[in-house]
Amino acid sequence: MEPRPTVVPPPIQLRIADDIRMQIERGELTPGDSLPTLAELAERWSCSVGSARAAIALLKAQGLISSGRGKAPVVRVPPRKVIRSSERHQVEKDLAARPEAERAVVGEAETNLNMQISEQEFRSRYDQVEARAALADLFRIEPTDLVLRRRYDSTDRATGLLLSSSVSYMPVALVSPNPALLDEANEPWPGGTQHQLSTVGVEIMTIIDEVTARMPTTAEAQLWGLPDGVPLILCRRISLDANEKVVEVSDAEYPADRTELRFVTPLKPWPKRRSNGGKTSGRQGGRP
Amino acid sequence: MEPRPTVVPPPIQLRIADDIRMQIERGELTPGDSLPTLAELAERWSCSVGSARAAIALLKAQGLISSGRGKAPVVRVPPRKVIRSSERHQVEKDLAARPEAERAVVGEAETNLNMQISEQEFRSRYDQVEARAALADLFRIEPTDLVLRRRYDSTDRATGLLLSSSVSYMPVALVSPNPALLDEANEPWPGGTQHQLSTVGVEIMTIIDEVTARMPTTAEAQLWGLPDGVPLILCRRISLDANEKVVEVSDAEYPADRTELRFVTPLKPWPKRRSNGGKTSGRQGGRP
DNA sequence: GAGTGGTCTAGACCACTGT
DNA sequence: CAGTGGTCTAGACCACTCC
Repeated sequence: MEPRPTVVPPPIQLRIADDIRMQIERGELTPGDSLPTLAELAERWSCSVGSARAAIALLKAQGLISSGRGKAPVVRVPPRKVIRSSERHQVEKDLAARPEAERAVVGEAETNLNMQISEQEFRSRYDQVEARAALADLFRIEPTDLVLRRRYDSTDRATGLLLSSSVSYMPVALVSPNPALLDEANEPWPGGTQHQLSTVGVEIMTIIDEVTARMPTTAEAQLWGLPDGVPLILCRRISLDANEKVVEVSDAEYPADRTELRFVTPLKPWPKRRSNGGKTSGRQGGRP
Repeated sequence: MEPRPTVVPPPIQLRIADDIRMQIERGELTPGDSLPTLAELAERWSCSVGSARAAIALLKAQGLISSGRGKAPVVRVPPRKVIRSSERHQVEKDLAARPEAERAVVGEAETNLNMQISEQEFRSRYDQVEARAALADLFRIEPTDLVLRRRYDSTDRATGLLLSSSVSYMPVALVSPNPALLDEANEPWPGGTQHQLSTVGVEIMTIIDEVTARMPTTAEAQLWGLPDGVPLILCRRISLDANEKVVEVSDAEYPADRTELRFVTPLKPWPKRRSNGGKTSGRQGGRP
């Protein structure tokens, strides 16, 4: 009944895994190094090969090592991270107000750094679906109202793996004044979504990014070519106009091992009269 | 040599796991439901118990189910997410410019919603350490220069589990004009970091949040009480003054299943003369 | 071909959950 | 107490890598 603090030694798998993890943290094993083979581990710890394998599996699930048939497990080399910055929001807005010639030049391309555009295969698919509860709520429309769904993804021509993937939703009623917006044949649209919306009189004034993460399913891990133990970062972007009305919602996914999202928040200056350039005012309050 | 497209049936573990995952996605199994026992699965798929267990282990690593000794695995119930919004940055800045009486009231407390303050145990530890390469780079100081390291965490008194955890760094040279800032006994400081910095003449004008995610180590999962298959969200916050000088760096971790980070980006309006309220200008460009 | 890890089996023991 | 999943063992077979 009472939570007995019995001193049970942790399972052998954990002890092995922990030992290896500490070797990595201490730098005795560096990225790229090979680990001992399962048989060696089993002998060194006088346990079965199965237990050694379980230890390795744990480290794989934590994203620390990679392994495959025929060769010893390897300390994973963290890939260089691609930075996706929220400053792009303003850049795209500015671009939308420029003349067409300029917009056409600064194409979509740059959204995917680190790789030649010619090595990527882009796809965009448009269709119209019912808003359903969640989206209807955001757009303040009826659940049965139609939204334009635009799915974008690009894959690496060489490997067939996903490089980026996102879905965007806009109420059909909002964009239908310009029928060109409903046709995927017009992709890639020079100037991007913000310019598209400008053609129906919409100016985006605020963008909200909602970020979380989860593990990929087996299928997702395969599509992205994700090693074990790498989470997916989920980012929902909500665009508002001057009246705080939601005009676009977009969901994007990023592999966490090669992605860093960057958000820049400018702060308003303090009111003028408080110059406060002085040295110190000392401790000014605190617990009563 | 040639990549032979042999049609090998996927391993049993994967077929079982996939079947269960699809049942969850179709709604035939809803959060809280119990799964078949290992023995049942083994019989239904005519495989060994070990393979059934491997399937369950995979689903656990994907964060879809929970299991423990003595009872059948259960479809995981996603916890309600705590929203952490970047709008707090401005709120804290405004607060720092208010008189002390006001600052004292609107204490730190609210940073941890969803729980009485009395149920939490706060800890703050200050020390001074060498900047090392990474931080020295950011602060543009020497690697051997000292930085003030402030570690904050709060734990649930009842369960002993971590509720929040962060570390903050500031160059000692920057804050030392006000010695009160070097002493952890002055925590919690009414008005927070932004007010603390104001006492040495620093006004933060820009905050950059860098977000990524990774799987927790075994120890981290235990500290936070994380179930298997839940990533940690990492957020590094860099604060700049009016000269774009880095004045503070802080690293925070959040359990991904309970956390949503929200970033609000206000956009500058288009130049006046372009009213563009009109209907449509049609398709205006595109691929040459 | 020798050695590797991945899959799978069968069975033992233990810790924990329910009734 | 019976039944459950967690740990661990020992061994078979296969796919793959490297020499």
